[in-house]
Amino acid sequence: MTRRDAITVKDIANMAGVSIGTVDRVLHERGRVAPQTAEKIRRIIDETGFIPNLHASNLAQSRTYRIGVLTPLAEQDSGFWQLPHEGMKKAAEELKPFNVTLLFCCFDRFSRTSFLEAGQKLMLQEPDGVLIAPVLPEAAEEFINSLSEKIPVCCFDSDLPKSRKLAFIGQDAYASGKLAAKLMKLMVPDGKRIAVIQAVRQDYHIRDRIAGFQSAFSRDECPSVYVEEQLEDKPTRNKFLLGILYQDPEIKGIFVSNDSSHLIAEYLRSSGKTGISLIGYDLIPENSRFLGTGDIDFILNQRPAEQGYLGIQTIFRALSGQPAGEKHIVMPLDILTAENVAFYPARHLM
Amino acid sequence: MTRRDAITVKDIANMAGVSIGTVDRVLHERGRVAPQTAEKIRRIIDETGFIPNLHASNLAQSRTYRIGVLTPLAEQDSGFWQLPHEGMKKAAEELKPFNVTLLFCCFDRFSRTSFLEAGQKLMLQEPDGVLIAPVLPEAAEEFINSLSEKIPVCCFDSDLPKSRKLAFIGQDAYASGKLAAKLMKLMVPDGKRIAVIQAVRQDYHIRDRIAGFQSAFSRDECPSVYVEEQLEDKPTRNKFLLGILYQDPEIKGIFVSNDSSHLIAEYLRSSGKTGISLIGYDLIPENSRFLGTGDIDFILNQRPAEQGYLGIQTIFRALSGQPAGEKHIVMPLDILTAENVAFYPARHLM
DNA sequence: GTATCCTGTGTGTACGTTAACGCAAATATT
DNA sequence: AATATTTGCGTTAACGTACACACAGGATAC
Repeated sequence: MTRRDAITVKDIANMAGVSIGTVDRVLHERGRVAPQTAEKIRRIIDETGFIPNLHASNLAQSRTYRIGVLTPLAEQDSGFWQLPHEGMKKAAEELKPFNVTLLFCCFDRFSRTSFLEAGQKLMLQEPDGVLIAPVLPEAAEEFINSLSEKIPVCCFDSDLPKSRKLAFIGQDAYASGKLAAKLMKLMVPDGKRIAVIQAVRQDYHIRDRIAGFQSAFSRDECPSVYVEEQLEDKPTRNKFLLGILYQDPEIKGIFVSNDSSHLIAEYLRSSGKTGISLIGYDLIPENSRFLGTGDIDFILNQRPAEQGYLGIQTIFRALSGQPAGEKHIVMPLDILTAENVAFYPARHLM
Repeated sequence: MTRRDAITVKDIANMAGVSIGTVDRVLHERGRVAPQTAEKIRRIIDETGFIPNLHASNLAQSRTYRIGVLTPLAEQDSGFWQLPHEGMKKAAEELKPFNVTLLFCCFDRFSRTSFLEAGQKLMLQEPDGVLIAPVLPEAAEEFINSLSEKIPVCCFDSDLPKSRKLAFIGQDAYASGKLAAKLMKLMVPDGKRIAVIQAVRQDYHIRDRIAGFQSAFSRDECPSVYVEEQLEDKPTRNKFLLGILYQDPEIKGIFVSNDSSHLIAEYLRSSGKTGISLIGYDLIPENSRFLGTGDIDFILNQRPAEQGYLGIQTIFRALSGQPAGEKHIVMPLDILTAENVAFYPARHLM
């Protein structure tokens, strides 16, 4: 509770035999300082380990930070995108003293036009940084390239390896598939069959999940992949699943490579099929429910709320001149099941 | 990047027709304000939703926060206590602009005297708040009671239900036991036997874990509990485990109710026993290693680093006058296995 | 040779809050 | 009744940084 006595610009100025104005100009690289003077000041700053007082700086500047967010519409993917949004809002809440404002711009994840429109709309609001879920890789890449170099960009959920960016925040999709395979093998007796369901075609990390899953099996027992992009449509879904299970009655495990496992669970339950183990992704409310009832055995979670939270924090750090962290922030692969799902509330960010 | 125009004490003062000094006195309940005036100011603050500028406040005060930390010695429990320490340091790092200093005081977890000594030593340094791991419940309770009411206290790891405290940060031990049972049942064939190992006698949450584990079994298949407090000692350990496995060769699963599973894994490996599934607690380096080699099947993690992090944050929030959060901060029950352990670095706090 | 521009530097005010201090008026003490 | 204390309120100097402005001296232009 006592006073502290940290070093200040004034101290630096005294040591260098100049005024605080000159030190300030060096600190902010605003020019108008003689090269030798600047060098001397920089040396002293280095030696003393001087760090400008955050509060004084903020008080004097009272600048605002506008961070743009580009994600699919909140209601798409069974409401999945609400989860990262929650995390972003929490970050914004914590950063309130720093005047951080979020500019949410959502797009239809199946429409390139919609994405580009959202991007344009966002840029009209002049964001200082952008956080983006590049589910439409090419369009997102194009968008990032069109941005000024000064605007920091962060990707989350899926990566954009070739684009300029501060960091990618997400899970290791391949490893998550391997993990799913391990759990599946625990549940499905030897000799029985396993099916993989792919509900999205283009997404890279969906493919990685499937590749990881299959990598855990030998060639002759490798599970088949069934693709159906219209799972949301009930008649289509029923026909699709009936077809799979009729064709191969030995299937005792289903791996769903995205958030749609609740749709499969609902089918299995309503059609009275039992004894089929089910593993899926993403703790959206519907999946959470079916975990509780035991219709889904495991859900792998990629901490979407945390991804959103970290995305905002990372961009803020860059904007406020703090040193950049890692280029790839890897999310743990959380295993969710009936017995622990209650302890993973969406808002649990820490 | 524009200026903002938040409401200030000056605005409040103008609206109330008083000076900023009076408003400040009301804000800090420093007295010397006429009751009606104070009431009026409070009303206006409420109506306008005024929040004092954090930075200005901090700049003017530049106070320091000293937070005391009481935990067992870092090297005890196979180095477990280093993990919460890491989290605390990370929190301190983030709170550096607020002049937060940590005062670590460690004690021997088996010695009441040692604990009381550590407590006294801590109090000599006049901490503003205390974070404590009450592994010695009675002594800890006594210590907390001896503290001034003004000093906020937080418990983590295990709880102290009867003591005054800001919050308890920890997992639901009973639920974690149930979860372990579910995983164990997946691995151990029906009809085979399971053993429970208890390495610590006094700790409440160890008992809860065991109770939770047993609750998942019917009376006649309920696993037996074997107690041995000297597991660290190799000859004792070997004799103990040999005894168990000799006496009951049908044991195909072992549930270790604390961080000692690596000791069991080492025995099983060195004695050539295979086909015995192993579940334990806490991601200390040794356990992490045996997870990787497949000698331990699952580790349940209680996010110790995060507990430390949240403990410091919680106390800081109280000290800096921010509203208190929940009384019980529940940690998720993370399931760790060979396939995902790499993504749970100790420092992964978010 | 004067007018204009640039360079390098110092000065001063603002940011919003805190808390010490000052000073009347009201109240208590003797 | 005189003196001491308390109450209620205003004033003001920090806290450390940012940045606009002032200003002297040198370079450049005409």
